[in-house]
Amino acid sequence: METKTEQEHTEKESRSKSALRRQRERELRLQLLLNAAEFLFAEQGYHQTSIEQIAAKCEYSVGTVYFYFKNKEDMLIQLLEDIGFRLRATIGAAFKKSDATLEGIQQAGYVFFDEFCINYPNKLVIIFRESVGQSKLVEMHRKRILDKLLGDLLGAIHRVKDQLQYSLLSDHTAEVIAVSIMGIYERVAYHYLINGESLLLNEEKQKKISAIGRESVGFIIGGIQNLMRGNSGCI
Amino acid sequence: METKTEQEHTEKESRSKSALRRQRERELRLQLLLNAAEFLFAEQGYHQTSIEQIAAKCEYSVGTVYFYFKNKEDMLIQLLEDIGFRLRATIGAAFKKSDATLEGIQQAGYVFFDEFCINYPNKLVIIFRESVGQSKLVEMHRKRILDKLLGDLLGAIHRVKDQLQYSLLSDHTAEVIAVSIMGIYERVAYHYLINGESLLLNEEKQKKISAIGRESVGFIIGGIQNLMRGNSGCI
Amino acid sequence: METKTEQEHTEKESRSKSALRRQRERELRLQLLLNAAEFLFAEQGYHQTSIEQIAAKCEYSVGTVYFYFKNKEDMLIQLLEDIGFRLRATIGAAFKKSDATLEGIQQAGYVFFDEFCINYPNKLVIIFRESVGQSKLVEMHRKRILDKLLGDLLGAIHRVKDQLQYSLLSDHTAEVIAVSIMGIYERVAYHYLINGESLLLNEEKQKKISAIGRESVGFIIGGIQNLMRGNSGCI
Amino acid sequence: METKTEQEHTEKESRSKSALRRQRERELRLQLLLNAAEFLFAEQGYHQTSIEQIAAKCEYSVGTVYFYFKNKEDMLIQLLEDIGFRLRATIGAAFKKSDATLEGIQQAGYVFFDEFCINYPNKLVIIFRESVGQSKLVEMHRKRILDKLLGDLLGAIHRVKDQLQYSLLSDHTAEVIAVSIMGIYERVAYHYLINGESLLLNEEKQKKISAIGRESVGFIIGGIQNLMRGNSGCI
DNA sequence: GATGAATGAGCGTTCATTCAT
DNA sequence: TATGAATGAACGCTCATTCAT
Repeated sequence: METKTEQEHTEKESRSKSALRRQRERELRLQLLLNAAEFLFAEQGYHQTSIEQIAAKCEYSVGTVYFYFKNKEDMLIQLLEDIGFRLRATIGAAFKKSDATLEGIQQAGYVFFDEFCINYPNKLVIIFRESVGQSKLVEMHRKRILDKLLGDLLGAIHRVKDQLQYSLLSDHTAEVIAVSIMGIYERVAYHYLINGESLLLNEEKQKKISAIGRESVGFIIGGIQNLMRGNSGCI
Repeated sequence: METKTEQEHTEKESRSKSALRRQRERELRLQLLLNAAEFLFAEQGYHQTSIEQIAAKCEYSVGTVYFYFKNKEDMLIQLLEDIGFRLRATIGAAFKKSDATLEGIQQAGYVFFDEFCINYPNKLVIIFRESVGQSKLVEMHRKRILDKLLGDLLGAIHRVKDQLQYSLLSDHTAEVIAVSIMGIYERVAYHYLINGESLLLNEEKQKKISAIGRESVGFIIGGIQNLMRGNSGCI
Repeated sequence: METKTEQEHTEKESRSKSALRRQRERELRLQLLLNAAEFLFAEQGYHQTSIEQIAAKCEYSVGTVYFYFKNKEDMLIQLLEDIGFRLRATIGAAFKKSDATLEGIQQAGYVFFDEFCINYPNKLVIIFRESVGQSKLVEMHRKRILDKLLGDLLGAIHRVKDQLQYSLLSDHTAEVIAVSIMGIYERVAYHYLINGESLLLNEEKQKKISAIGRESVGFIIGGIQNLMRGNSGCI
Repeated sequence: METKTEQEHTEKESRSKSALRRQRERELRLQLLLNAAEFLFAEQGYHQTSIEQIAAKCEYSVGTVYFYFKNKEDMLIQLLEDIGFRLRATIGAAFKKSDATLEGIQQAGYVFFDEFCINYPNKLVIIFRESVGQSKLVEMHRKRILDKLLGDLLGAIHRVKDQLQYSLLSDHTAEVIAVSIMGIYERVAYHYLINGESLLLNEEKQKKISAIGRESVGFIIGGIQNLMRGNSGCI
C-alpha cells in the first residue's frame, strides 16, 4: 500500500481535488439558483415567477434549473428547509446563552427581530407568505419546519418552568405559550415588514423594527408569566 | 301624480315586486356560488379549484359564474370581504357588552375561539391560508380587512388604557398589542384547526379548542398587562 | 300531464331540438378532429404529430382539442376503438352471409382485403403501426380490440369445425388458427400497403391488393384444413 | 524491410496487441450498452427509456453512450441489425439441414419458436413492438431486415417448388406465402409471448410455446400446400 | 477516452375568460 | 339571463444532444 508511485499519488489527489472542486461549484450554483428563486418569489410571488425567469436571473437555461431541482415545488421546499434551518440556528443560539431563564426566551425574541427579520426579509416573505396555501406537500414541509421551531420553544419553556418552579394550568399550556409566541413573531413581522411597500430597510426603519420587537417581546413575557404563575390566566 | 290609473299602479307594483324577487334570487344565487367557492377553496386550495368545479357544485354553467363575478380573484375578494364583516361583527359585539375593560378584550377572544373558529372553520382557512400570497390585489384586500379588525382592537385597547389610567411605553405600543393579539388568534387557529387532518369538529375537539382558546386569552391578558402597567415590558 | 299549454310544448320541443342539434354538431366536430388526427398520425407518425397541428388542420385552437379529448393518448385510443368497431362490423357481416362454412371465413378475408384495406388505409396504419409500442394503456386497448376480433374469428372457426364434424388437435388449435389468420391479415396489409411509398391507391394497385388478398386467403384455407382434418399438422 | 530492430518489432507487436485489446474492449462496452438498451427498451418501451437510464445501467456516463452511438435512434437501429442477423442465422441454419423440401421450412418454423422465441424474448419485443412506428429511418431499417428474412424464405419456397415440381398460381404467390409465414411468426409470438404479463418463461410456458409453434407450423404447411398444388387456393 | 453539467427547442396541458346563441 | 363551446397565452417539464475539462 505504501509503495504506490508518485504518479498514482498525484492522480488520486488531483481526482479527489477536482471532485471536491466540482462539489463546491455545484453547491455554489445551487445556492445561486436558490437565491434567485428566493428573491423572485418574495418580489413577485411564487405563482407569478416562472422557471424561465429564475434561470434568466442566473444566466442559466431552463434545463439547468431542472438539473438541480426536481421541479418548481422542490425549489420552494428546499428554500423552506434552508430558512427553517437558519431560523432555528439563529434563535437556538440565543437560547443557549442564558437558557432556563425567561431571559433566554427574551433574547431569542430580540434575535428574531433584530437579526433575522432585518437580515433576511425575503426569507420572512417565503416562510410567512409565499409558502402558504400552495400545495399539500409544501404545506406539509412548512408545518414540519414550524413544528421544529415550536419544539425548540417548547423545550425552552419547560426548562424555564422547571427552573422557576412554576406550574402550568394544563397539559397543553406550554404548547399554547409556544404557539402564541410564534403567532406574535409571524404577525408582527408580517405587519411591519412584509406588508410594507418595500422590503428594503433603511437605518430608521431598522430602529423601528427593533423597537417594535422589544415591545412584542414584552408582550410575550407578560403572556408567559400570566400563564405560569399558577393563576387561571384570567384577569 | 295621483291620477295614475289602477292598471298602472298594479303594473308598477308588480314590476317592483318582481324586481324585488329577482333581486332576492340574484343574491341567493350569488350566495350559493360563494358558499361553493368557500368550501372548495378551503378543501382543495384556491389554485386547485377551477371555475368549472365551482359552477358544477351549484349546477350552474361556467358563464353564469362570470355573470355574478368579474373573475376568479373577485370571488376570493368577495369571500374575504364577507369573512371580514362577520369577524368584526362577531368580535365587535363582544366588545360592546363590557367595553373599556380588559374583560371586553377577554370576551372578544372567547368569542373568536368558541364561536367563530368552531362555526366557520372554512372561513378561517380562507382568511389565514388561501388568501395568502395570491396576488397584489388580494393581498391588498386582505390587509384592509385585517387592518379594520386591528383598528377595532386598537380602539378597545385605547379605551381600556384610558379607563384604567394606564400609560403606554411608546406611540406604537397599543398597535403592537393589537398586532400581537391578532397573531395569537391566527397562529392558534392555524395550529389547532387548519393544520388538522379534517376541519370537521366533533364535540371533544370543540371542547379542546375552547380550552386552548381560554389559555390563549390568558396569554393575551398577561401580555397586555405587561405592556400597560408602565413598566418597560422587560422581565 | 295532457294539459300543458301550447307554449310549454313548443318550448320543450325547441329545447330538445336545439339539444339534439348541439349533440349532432358536437359529434361532427369530434369526428372532424378524429379524422384530422387519423390522417396526421398515419402520415407523420403519432409522436411527430403535435396537438397544435391537429387543431390547425381543423382550424380550431389547441384548447378546443382538449375540450373534446382528455389528452393526446385519449385521441389515439378513441381512434383505435373506432377502428376496432368498423373492423368487426365489416368482417362480421361477411361471416353472417355464409356462416358455419369455410366459405364464411373466406368471405371475411376477401372483405378485409377488398373493402377494409382499400377504403381505410389510414386506419390500417393506426392499428398496425402507430398504436404499437406507445404506452401501456394504448397497448392494453389495442390488445382488447384485437382480442375481440380474435374472438369473432374463433367463434367462426368453432362453428365450421362443428358443422364439418372435424376434430381439433388440441385445446388451443382453434386459437392458433385464429391468431395465424390475424397475423396474415396484419403482415400482408403491412407489406403491400403500409410499407409502400404512398397510401393512395390507384386502380391498378387496388387490383393487385385484391389479387394478393385472394392468395392470402387461399393460404389461410389451406392452413385451416391442415389443422382440422385430424392429422398432426405435419407434412 | 527485414532490417527493423528488435525493439521496433516489439513495439509494433505490443502496439498491435494493445490495439487489439482496445478493439476487444471497445466491442465489449458496445455490447454492454446494447444489452442494457435492449433490456430497457423491451421492459419500459423505447420512448420511456432515456439515454441516462441506459448509461446508468452500465455505470457509464451519458457522454460515453454518445461516444459509441451517434444518437438514440442509432442504438435502436444497431439493435435491429443485430436481431436481424441472429434471426437469419438461426432460421437459415435450419433451412440448410434439409433444404429444398417442405421439411426445411417446417424445421425453420420449429427453430423460430423453440429457439429464438424462447431464448431471446427481448429481441422479439424490439423487432415486433418497440421498433414499430418510431421514425422513417427506423422503419426503413426494419423493412430492410424483415425483407432479407423474407428473401431467405422466398428462396426456400422456390427451391421447394422446383424440387416438388409444383407450380405457382401467379408471379407473387411465393411472396404471398413468405409474407404469410412471417405474419404468423410475428402474430403468434406477439400473442403468446409479448402480450403476456412477463417475458420470463418457466418450463411449463416453454412447453406451451413449443406446442403452439408446432401447430402454427402445421398451419403454415397447409397454407403452402394449398397454394402450391396448382389449385386455385379456393375451398 | 470519459465525464456530466449545460443546453434549449419543443410539447403537452391547463384554465381563466369570452361571446354567440 | 343562462349556456357551454371556443379561445390562446402561458407554463412546467423533458430529454436528446453537445462540449469543455
